[in-house]
Amino acid sequence: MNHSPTNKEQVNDILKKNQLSVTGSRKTILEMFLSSDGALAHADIEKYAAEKIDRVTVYRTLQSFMEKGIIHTIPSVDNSIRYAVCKNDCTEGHHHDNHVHFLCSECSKTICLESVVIPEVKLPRGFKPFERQMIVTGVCTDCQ
Amino acid sequence: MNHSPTNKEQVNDILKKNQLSVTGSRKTILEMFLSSDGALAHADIEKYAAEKIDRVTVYRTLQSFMEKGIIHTIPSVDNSIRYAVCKNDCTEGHHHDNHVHFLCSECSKTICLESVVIPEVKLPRGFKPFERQMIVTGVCTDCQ
DNA sequence: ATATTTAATGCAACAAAGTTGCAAATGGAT
DNA sequence: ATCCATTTGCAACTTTGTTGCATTAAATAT
Repeated sequence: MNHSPTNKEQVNDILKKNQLSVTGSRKTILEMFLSSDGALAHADIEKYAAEKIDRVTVYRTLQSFMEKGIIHTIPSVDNSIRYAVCKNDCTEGHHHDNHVHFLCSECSKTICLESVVIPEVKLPRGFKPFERQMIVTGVCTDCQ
Repeated sequence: MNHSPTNKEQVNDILKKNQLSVTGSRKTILEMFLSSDGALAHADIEKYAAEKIDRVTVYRTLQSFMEKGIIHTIPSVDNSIRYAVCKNDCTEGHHHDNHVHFLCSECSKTICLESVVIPEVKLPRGFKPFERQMIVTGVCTDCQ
């Protein structure tokens, strides 16, 4: 987690660009996402911002970030939703997230591999694809 | 949901093969999986078997089926774990699940596309892949 | 700068999902 | 039929997520 000055500037831009009022909690949470090297679960945010941001606010902030397309969810095999910032052109509503997600089994970080595009697959007759998600589990760069 | 006589026979075999005692709840739940055309969430099982099987028993049954490799989890974007029977050679512990999962946005069923193998992807330097998961969202055969 | 309006926050109370310990019931073996 | 091991159901609990409402803070207009 690295709080560079650039992030603080970005935070304001992103919020305003999405017509969200710039509040303390939103800044804190968005900064977390920008400075994090992996995806974040609700619990991560609560823990980090302990005694600062109410549980309910975290839920509502994540929800509005989702609606605006600032963050996206990453599928998981366990029961925890993880979120990451959208680095592509995610407009409100329609959201493209065509990159592979990597889940490290050592540090259990989830990393967006922006450069790795999910390959297309040929489906059996009658199945009309709309969106595809891919998670690769393994060992990440830091954990080798 | 279609309870063919074949399923009832299979249920016994599968349980015994995995050294699990053949109990009422296990039979009911395993039958559900065999006769279901899609994956099942914990809630589905509870609802279907309402007033028959205790919540806790459902949790524990799913857990032991997982450990034995009888069922596997399917990644999801929302917060619900879904399970499906392993039709491949899933041995205890190590579990291979190399097929694509299809999630219908109409009926929200999750279907194992056993015939569609998840393609390999080339990862950036330093990432060692171990397992991959793929979910395709769209419209299924029944919902066209 | 200050007042006004609008939206976001925190609190409380609740609902849902998942976990744990333990006594009673059931299955498998003798 | 009897015994032992396992499984089940119940109760109590923790964790996670939701909703309504009064308070507070941010954005806009004055």
